Amino acid sequence: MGIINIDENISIPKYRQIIQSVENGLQEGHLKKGDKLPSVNSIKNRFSLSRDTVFTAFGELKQRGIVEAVSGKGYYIKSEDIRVVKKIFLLFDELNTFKEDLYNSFLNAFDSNVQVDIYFHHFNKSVFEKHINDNIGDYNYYVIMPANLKEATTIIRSLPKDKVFLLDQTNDSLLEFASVHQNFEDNVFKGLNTLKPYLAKYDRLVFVNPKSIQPKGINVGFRNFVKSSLLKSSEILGLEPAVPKKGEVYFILDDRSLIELIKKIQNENLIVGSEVGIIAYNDSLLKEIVEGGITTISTNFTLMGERMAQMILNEEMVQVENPNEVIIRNSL
Amino acid sequence: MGIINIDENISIPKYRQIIQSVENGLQEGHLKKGDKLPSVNSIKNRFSLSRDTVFTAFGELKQRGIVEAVSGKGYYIKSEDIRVVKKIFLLFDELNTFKEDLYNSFLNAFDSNVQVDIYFHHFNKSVFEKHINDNIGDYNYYVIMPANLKEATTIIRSLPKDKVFLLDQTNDSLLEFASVHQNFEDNVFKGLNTLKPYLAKYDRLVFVNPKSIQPKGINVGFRNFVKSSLLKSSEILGLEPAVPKKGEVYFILDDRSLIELIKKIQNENLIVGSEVGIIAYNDSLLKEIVEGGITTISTNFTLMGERMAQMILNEEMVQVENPNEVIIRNSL
DNA sequence: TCTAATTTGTGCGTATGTATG
DNA sequence: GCATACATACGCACAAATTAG
Repeated sequence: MGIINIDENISIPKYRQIIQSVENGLQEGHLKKGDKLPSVNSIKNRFSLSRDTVFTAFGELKQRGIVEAVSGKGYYIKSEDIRVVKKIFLLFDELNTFKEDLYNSFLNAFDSNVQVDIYFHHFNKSVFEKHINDNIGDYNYYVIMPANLKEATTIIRSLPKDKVFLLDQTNDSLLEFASVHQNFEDNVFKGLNTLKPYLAKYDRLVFVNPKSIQPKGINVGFRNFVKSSLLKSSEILGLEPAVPKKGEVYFILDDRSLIELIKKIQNENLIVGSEVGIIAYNDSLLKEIVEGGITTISTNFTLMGERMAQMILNEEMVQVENPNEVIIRNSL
Repeated sequence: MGIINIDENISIPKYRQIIQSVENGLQEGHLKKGDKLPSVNSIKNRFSLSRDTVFTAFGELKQRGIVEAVSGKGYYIKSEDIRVVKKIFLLFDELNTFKEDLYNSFLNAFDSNVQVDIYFHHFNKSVFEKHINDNIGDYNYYVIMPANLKEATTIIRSLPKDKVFLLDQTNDSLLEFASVHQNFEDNVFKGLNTLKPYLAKYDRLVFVNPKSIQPKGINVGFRNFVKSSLLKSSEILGLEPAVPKKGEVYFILDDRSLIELIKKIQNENLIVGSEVGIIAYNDSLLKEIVEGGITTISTNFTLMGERMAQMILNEEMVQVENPNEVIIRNSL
């Protein structure tokens, strides 16, 4: 396989394919400054093109300063410094507050010749599949939140493995792909263990888990902790029927439920941090000050975005657990 | 029998038959992503049609994202998913908390055969321009946040006027386009006026306006109110140097600054709602409960999304001011 | 030094296809 | 239905620089 490569049948114009071939050669180091490119005629003959087609391509490369033409001799690489816009495909599950830090820190890690396009699958298998299928071959890197979609693995396998990076969640069938993910089970288990001394004053741990779309590792971690700690516990799907009672400590996942819970606690004239406890998953702005601060078990989303960007820039194909933090505040 | 098939005698319009032919080809697997369609001219000649007839068909397929037009080459299959019948281009300024309600309520108003693609311009003119130029002709509707970009008007004018809907902000040079927008000047002025009785106990109104990217109507509204109310006031760009003092009431725009302010107030051992007042722009979850509730002047983003969706579904080309709300809570 | 082969550079014509009005 | 513009691709002719025999 030579430097130049052309496929007759695809939608990309031939002269563009020649340009891309040279760009690729430079990016992968096969071409260096001073190297001679194949002659116009040889390219023309090899791929049965018109001379003009090759000239259009070399002309653009010349105009961009990448290539230098020496009359009677040939074309030579003049500069290895090419400005190719890299495109990144970013597939999120849903838009919510946590994504803000993650997205912004990811974006800020790149300079202006990187283009990031964002898509959302809303935990819907066919939307997930469509976004991926429609964009195969259009991007340099694919950053994907598989969430807890069962069919994710087979769909993702249709992408080039060395261009795929998983975000936030991964699972046993996705181990072949690079990732920056949370270890939910471990985070919850260890997080709750860290908080164990603070839990002594409460006599029941209540887990509010409203959405089936939450990573199941959270449930597993919670149950493991309960088993090992011998604490009395219960799990509820929603808060509507619940009435907070003295001695209860709540482990809660989303902000909407948190607000509901706090309102209910206020209605019952109970005091957060002494009579009723709160532990929230995922740190966010509001937890810093609500009720004097809410204790959180949380991954650092800013770090997650930065680490992912770094992995892409260095093409590190590894699985990384994103660091987890327990922030102890007034609510326990 | 080729891919395209037309029967002169049946009642289905010819351009529809072309579309159906492609849909059939995809459904039966004869057509795959990347395949080239017969050229417009060849179809025209083979079935003695007008070029326009073929264009109408290919144009619809292009807007639905099924087909991609490559200038000088031909039409190629881009997506095998024929369920999508309408595509909406959604250009936001930045991803933040407020966009969550707006985006979700907008999305929920459509059924599953409508595809909404979201883009962000980050208040950057060239990013704004690129997203629009790259997607001309690819969508049925264009929903755009022009924010306060001066050059927005000329860029948007390259889109078909009857397919453009502006979101959140508009201005005098954009009056030709349909919109659901805030009247920032009015909202702030009237909002502060509504709150006037509560301001009597404070002796200075402090406006914290950290970002130059904020709509300037907010500043104008604030200044007009100050002029008419004869209140003592000051404007600061950031909170860092500020030390809250008894008798001050703060008008604050973003959540990050709000949290900072509350921490400073707590440091000074001042009581929110009596010694120091807070008014925030834009209501959000955290304002419901922080410090017993923060008074807000805010538009209803859920309504904004619903109204925009409704305008698109009915193709109402009108300018609508989104309703504004003043929510009085403990902080005044 | 001459010559033939190779290569870039330039100009013009033609065909096909998309894009716009 | 028609006209016009623009992009891609191919073919041919001729000029000028370089290199090798």
